[in-house]
Amino acid sequence: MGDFAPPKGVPDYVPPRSEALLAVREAMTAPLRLAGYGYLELPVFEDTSLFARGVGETSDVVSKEMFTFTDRGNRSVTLRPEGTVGAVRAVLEAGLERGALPVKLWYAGPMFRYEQPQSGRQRQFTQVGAEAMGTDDPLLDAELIALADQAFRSLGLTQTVLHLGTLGDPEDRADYSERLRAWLTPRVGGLDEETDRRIAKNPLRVLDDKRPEVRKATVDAPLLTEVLSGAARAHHEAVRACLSDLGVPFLDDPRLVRGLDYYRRTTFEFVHPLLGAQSTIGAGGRYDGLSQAIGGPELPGVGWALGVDRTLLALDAEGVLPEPPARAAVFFVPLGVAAKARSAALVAELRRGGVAADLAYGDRGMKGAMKAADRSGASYAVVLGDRDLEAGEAQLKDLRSGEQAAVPLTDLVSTVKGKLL
RNA sequence: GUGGGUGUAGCUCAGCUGGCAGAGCACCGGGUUGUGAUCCCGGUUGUCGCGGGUUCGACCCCCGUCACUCACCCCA
Repeated sequence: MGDFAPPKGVPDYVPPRSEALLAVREAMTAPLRLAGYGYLELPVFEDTSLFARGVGETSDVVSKEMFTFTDRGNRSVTLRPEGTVGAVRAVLEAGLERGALPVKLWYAGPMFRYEQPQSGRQRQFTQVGAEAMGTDDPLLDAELIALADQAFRSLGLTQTVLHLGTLGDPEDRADYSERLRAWLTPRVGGLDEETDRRIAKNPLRVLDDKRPEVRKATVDAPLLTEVLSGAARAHHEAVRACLSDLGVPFLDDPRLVRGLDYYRRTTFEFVHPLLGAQSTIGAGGRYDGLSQAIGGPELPGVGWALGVDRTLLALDAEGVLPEPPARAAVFFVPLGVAAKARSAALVAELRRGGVAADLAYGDRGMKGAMKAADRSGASYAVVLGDRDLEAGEAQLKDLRSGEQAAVPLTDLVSTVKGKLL
């Protein structure tokens, strides 16, 4: 073992789990397509400076978690650690912000962060993302949240909790940071180097510390909502009202902090209580300043990313993993060389007609071939031996009831189709 | 980056005080010369993570190392 293992923190998904992963992706993207979101295919790596400027130099993601390397042309490139920055860049590149607004887009694919792997955290992981740009209408914030909520519900998850918060406008945040810094310094200052650095650079992050002693020391910390400007407050209240109108339950979380620097105003997180340390299965927020941060025009936006791998873990935890799909609807059991050739032809014809069909390979005996039929999940088996070929018929067996009847070979395809379609 | 735990068959794991390498599942075949999912019988799969040490003898004890895993941190 080890000789053929993938790199650290990079998972393989093989059947049947890979089928469940695909089902999760499908469930996440289906609501988006119904809501008019267009598909975005993005590069998996970009110029390093794009992420540095977009995500923020002070964020942990940029400062210590990026897969960065130099290409043969001596350019510094980075495997994308998230999708929003690339999505905004692509929109600006194509000039979509000059067209019909809002621009609503979705994407899906692997993201990369150089972290220590643990449950729910891998170096390569898959996200489905959605972004809406070009308006700061709070209804759009609510719509996106509702679409994520719908995705999780459609998968059968019932225990997911939506946390909703706001980071205010930049002035609110600066104002609040100042206050919080003053409040934190006498209480948790000097605890350790990392905490001191955070108090200095981004005091909001201290509120996210999970260590019990820090938790305890900060329960009474002042809240950002206390200093919210009129406009930001109105936006937040509008989002809350829209969510209620849409029937999406949420939990007000005034301490909700985001790790990426571009967030402002609305922030939210879908948390699953059964997951352990990495329990956020989806998160997002508004990023009205991001476009300008990467050199673009003013362009408000809101979006989210859902963790496909983590959602799969949540399905495990709630015991609602989808059944793997049957690999075939009809399974052929050929006995003899001539019967095998004929079976292969019939299988091909059925497949052309949209029927999932397969057959027993490798000259297996009757018993083994029937076993393979059973395991394929097929509803019907077709037994075809040289004896049947001479009679011009095949034995069609209903694998659930066990009933079996002879069907003329000329009618076999239409008979099978009639039973299945 | 820091700390704890675990490495034995394809998978899940047992292996006593240091004394022949095991079970269940899975897979293949047979019982039924042409019928699965149940049952019975048989069979295949091992560098006990790797390297060294102690010992008459090491899966077991010691040292090192690698991998995996959980947690901190961070985040989807």
